[in-house]
Amino acid sequence: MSEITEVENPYRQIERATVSDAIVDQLRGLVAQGILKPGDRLPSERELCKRFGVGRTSVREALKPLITMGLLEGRMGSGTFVAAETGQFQKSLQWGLLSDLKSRDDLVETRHMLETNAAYWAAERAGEKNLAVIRVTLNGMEENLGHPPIFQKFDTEFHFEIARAAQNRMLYRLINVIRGQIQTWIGERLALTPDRSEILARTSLAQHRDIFAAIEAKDGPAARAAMDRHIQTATQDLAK
Amino acid sequence: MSEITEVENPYRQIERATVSDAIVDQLRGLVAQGILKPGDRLPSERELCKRFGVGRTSVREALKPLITMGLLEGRMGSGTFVAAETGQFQKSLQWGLLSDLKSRDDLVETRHMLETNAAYWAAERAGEKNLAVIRVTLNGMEENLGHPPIFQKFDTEFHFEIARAAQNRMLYRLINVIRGQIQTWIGERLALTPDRSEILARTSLAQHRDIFAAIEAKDGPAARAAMDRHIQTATQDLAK
DNA sequence: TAGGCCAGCTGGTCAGACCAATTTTAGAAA
DNA sequence: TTTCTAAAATTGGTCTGACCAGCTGGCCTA
Repeated sequence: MSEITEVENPYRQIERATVSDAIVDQLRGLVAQGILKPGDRLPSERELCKRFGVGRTSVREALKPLITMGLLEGRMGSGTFVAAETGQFQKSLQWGLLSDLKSRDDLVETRHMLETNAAYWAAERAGEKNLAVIRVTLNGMEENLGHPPIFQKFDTEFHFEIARAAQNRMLYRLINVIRGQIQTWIGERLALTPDRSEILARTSLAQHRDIFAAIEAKDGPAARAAMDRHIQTATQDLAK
Repeated sequence: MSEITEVENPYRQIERATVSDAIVDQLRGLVAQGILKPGDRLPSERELCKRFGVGRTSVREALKPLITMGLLEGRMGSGTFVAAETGQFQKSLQWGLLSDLKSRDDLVETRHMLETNAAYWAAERAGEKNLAVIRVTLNGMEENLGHPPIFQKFDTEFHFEIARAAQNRMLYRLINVIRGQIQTWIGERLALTPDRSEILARTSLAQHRDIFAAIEAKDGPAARAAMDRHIQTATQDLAK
């Protein structure tokens, strides 16, 4: 009976196997299309049940994966919200990439590759706006040579902004994830040797300036080389 | 009032907020530790309820995200299984990386970066076993110059094996995901111009040989350069 | 022995209830 | 009237028990 329709449209979308998966797709689409924006509150679960015409189990089983992956955020007693843009889908990346974080070397190596390339592309593509932000982070570092936590914050921002300036969203996300993981080690390191932290910071700042100079000069290879030196130094410091 | 306890043990592990999240962690751990191997069947949901001492809702809400991410696989009427190694966690990466696949350029660019570096490291680290597998794929390509689908299969294997030879799991995973996405375009491309496909295949094979020669010679920079040329050619072909 | 059928598993869904965190509201105190 | 507080309503989190729809395996028939 339905064969006729199928002939009319042989590529007819197959029916979703499960109800909850169908809901997942719908919700994901709503977020992707911007109908649901970060921070928005979804209708309550009971309300969604009525709208979708399904049981609460199905609604919850659809929400659960989206929450686990970081697209949504459930707040007990308050509601379910679309997660803030920051870190959106970061979790799912972490799940995939860091599921067995057995190898620090892999992480460090991958980071090196990603960031040197980011520096190269940043030099090729950075806009005046990007450069301005990077300048701010440099100043921030300079003014906080003696305050490791704050220094580190500007340090991180510096690298994020370069990743952003590279204008490659995928690269940006990857760097975010890996840097987030490495960040903790850096913190531990600085805490271990507070006396040497200012020396390390000065070296670090000088290298950051080199990187920025190359990017400002739109010299891709030089930026890559400068970033290469910087990360090698940083990695060696961490390894001790 | 709780300050005192916090002082006593500031690093105290916080309690899992929700029951289902705790179960997710446990199951993830079991898989990560290899206690649950790919293909294994989990106890039935009812059984898990008893073992964990929780309701079926919690068990199901824990399984659901793991299934959505591709770590587990639910077969109605049969049971829940640990997904095959292939594609494990691939889904979660795809969710994170390709959630907005707006930019093919990002994908191509990132692929270029990943694969050139993989070639470099493969040259530095490939074992005799890796080289042997790569040889097989080269032979497979040569024998199937006139059979695009089969040729493409060996082509893909060639690149996967190089990624494997690079001995960096994270890099390997990333290449897998991105290549999977690009694969479809390659197929379309070959289908579009079947007459030229053999010419393209010959060029491709020659470049693959160059890459392999450099890897065999343990010449990292040469391998990177050869891969660079290859991907540039391939990208240009795809772009037409 | 070969084939088919049925009972018993399993995951998928639903409904209703209760808990705990949160928000809202209504009332009491100023 | 304004402000503070406590109760009520709302919301996500969990449990229970029930039913459906595939799958499995063994039993029974031909």
